Amino acid sequence: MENHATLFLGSSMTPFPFTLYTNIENPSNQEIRFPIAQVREVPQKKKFIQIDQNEVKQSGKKTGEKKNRTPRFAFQTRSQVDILDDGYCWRKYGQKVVKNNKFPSYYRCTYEGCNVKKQVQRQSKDKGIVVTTYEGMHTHPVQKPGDNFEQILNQMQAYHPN
DNA sequence: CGTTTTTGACCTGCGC
DNA sequence: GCGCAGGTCAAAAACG
Repeated sequence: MENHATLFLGSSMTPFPFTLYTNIENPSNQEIRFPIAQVREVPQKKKFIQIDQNEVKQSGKKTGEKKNRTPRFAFQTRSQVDILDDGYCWRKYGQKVVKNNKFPSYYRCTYEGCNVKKQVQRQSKDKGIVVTTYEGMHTHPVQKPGDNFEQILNQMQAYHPN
């Protein structure tokens, strides 16, 4: 597992092997707004997908400007549980039914001041594929031991300070 | 009793 | 300008 963080960090600097889009099942409809910048496959069975929203539309009209710049990290896990337990406590705050996709669940970190959001999407095409999208970064220690996932998140912060 | 999960409604943004 | 979709927030209910 430690290799995951190392691989991810190392691969982040190197040119990505290939490019993919999150909405694989949507060829000619509502396309995703943020393309995946880098995709890295781990020898294990997990895929680390880094998303960079450099394709944001120029709206220039919004109450807040957070949506314009929020680090996102998508995890595509195969043959795993829907909810990836990274050691943090997540509270579900919403679930919306989407036509193209299935039922995206929205989670938020329960830690005060830590407004990290997590979005879990289930691929209807591949039931074993779960796409977890992290938004924001944790600024507090994990609440559950026995997981070095913190390391990965930490690396992410280091890579994406803002 | 407290916390978390669930469902619904409302609001914002984008597209047509 | 209107409509559609997505996202977020809020309130209530269920479970621990």
